[in-house]
Amino acid sequence: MKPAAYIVDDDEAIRDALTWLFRSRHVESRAWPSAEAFLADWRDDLRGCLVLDVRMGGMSGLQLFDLLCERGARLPVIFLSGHGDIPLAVAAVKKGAYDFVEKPFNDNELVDRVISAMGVDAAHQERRAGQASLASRLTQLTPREREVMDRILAGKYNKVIADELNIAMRTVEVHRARIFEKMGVKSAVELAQLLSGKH
Amino acid sequence: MKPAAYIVDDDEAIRDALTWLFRSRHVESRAWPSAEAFLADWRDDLRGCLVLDVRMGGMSGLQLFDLLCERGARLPVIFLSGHGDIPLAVAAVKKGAYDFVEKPFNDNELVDRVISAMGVDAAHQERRAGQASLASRLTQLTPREREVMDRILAGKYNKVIADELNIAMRTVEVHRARIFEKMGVKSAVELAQLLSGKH
DNA sequence: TGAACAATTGTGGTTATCCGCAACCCGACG
DNA sequence: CGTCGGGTTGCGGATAACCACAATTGTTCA
Repeated sequence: MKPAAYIVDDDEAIRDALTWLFRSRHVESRAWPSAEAFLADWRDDLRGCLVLDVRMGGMSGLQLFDLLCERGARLPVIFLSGHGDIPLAVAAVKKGAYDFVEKPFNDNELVDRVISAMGVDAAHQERRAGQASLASRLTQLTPREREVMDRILAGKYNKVIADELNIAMRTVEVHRARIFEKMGVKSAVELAQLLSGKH
Repeated sequence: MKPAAYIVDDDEAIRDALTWLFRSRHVESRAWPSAEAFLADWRDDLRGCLVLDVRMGGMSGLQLFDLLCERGARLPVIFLSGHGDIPLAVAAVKKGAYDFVEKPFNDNELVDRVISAMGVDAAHQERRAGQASLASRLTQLTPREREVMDRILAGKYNKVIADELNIAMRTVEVHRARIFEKMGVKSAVELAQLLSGKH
C-alpha cells in the first residue's frame, strides 16, 4: 500500500480540483464523496494523509475524525473548512488533527502541508512497526514466563522469584533464559530498556 | 508560590474585567499591561496558567509564547483573540498552546478552561519534580562514573567495561557500586528503568 | 494414543556480581 | 604541607547468574 492523500469531500468540484492538484505534484490520491463511503473502504493500514471537509452531508468530517480516533487510526488529518470557525479549528487540532486550513486555500501551501503530514506518518510508521514487533514477542510468552518477567523487571533475585512462585530456582533460570530468547535480548538490562514505560 | 492565572493584556478594561472574573471564582490572578512587563517579573517556577492577548503593542502574545517556549517554560497558555484568524489559532495550538478563545468570550467558559489548564499544569509539575530530582542525581556522578554507567546500560559485563576503559575489573565494580548508591537504585535493571529514554 | 508443548526439577560446573578491607597516586585547595 | 576527593588496584570470599545434560509430569490436539 503506497502512501497517498485520501480526500473526503461532498463537493465534486473540490474533489476534482484536489485530485488534479495532487497529481500535478506527483502525490498519489484517492477521493470519496462522503465519510460513509470512505469508511466502507477504510483499512487500518492506510498510509499517508487524510484531507477532510469539516462540513458534509451525512457524517461530518469531524465526526469521521472522532470515529477514526476511537478506532485507533493514526493517519494524520488535514481539515478543510469553508467558514472561519475558530473553536472548531482549535478543538480539532487539540484532538490531534495535523492541520486545519480555510477555503479558499493556497494550492501549493495545501500540498506542502499534505506532504509534510505524509512525512510525519511515515516516521510514526516506523515506531509503530517496532511496537508491533515488541507486542508480538510479548504475546508469545507463556503466562508463567510473564510472571517471572515481571519479577525480573522488579529487580528481584532468582531465588526470591522462586520463593514467591513456589518453584525451584532452576525453573526460574529456565524461564529467564526462555524470556531472553523470545524477547531477543541477552540481559535483564536490555529487557528493562525494551519494556520501559510499557507493562 | 501558589498557582495563579497570569493575565497579559494591554487593554486595562480587559485586565480589570478578568481580574474581577477570576476573583469571583476564587482563582488567584495577576495582570500585566505588556509582554515586556510580564517578562520582567517572569520566573521559571511560576505555576498555573497564562492568559495572553495575541495582539498587543510591543511584543505580541504569540511572540511572548515563542520566547517562553524557547526558555523551556511549560506554563499552559490560553490565548485571547479579537479577530477570527484561524491560521493563527491553529499555529498556536500546534505549538502547544493550551487553548485559543475568541473575544468576546463567555466568562464562565473561560474560567473553566483556565481552571482546567491549571489542573494540567499541576499534574505536569509532579512529573517535572521527578525529572529534576533525577537530573540532579545524574549531575553528581563524576565523569568517570558516567562512562561506566553508559556501558552498564549497554548491558556490558564488568570485564568488558574494564577492558574498554583500560582499568581493572575491581575499579569498575567500585564505580558501579557508587553509581547505584548515588542514583538510589540497587540493581542495573532499576537503573535502566530510571533512565530509559533519557541519556 | 502419540506428538507437541508448558512447567517443572536436579547435578555439576563456569562465569559474574557484590563487598569488606586495605592501599596508592595525584591534583586541588587552604 | 597536609588534607580531601576522585581514580585506581589487589585479595579473598560470599552470592548470584548462566548453562549443558538429563528427566518427569500434565495437557492439548491430531
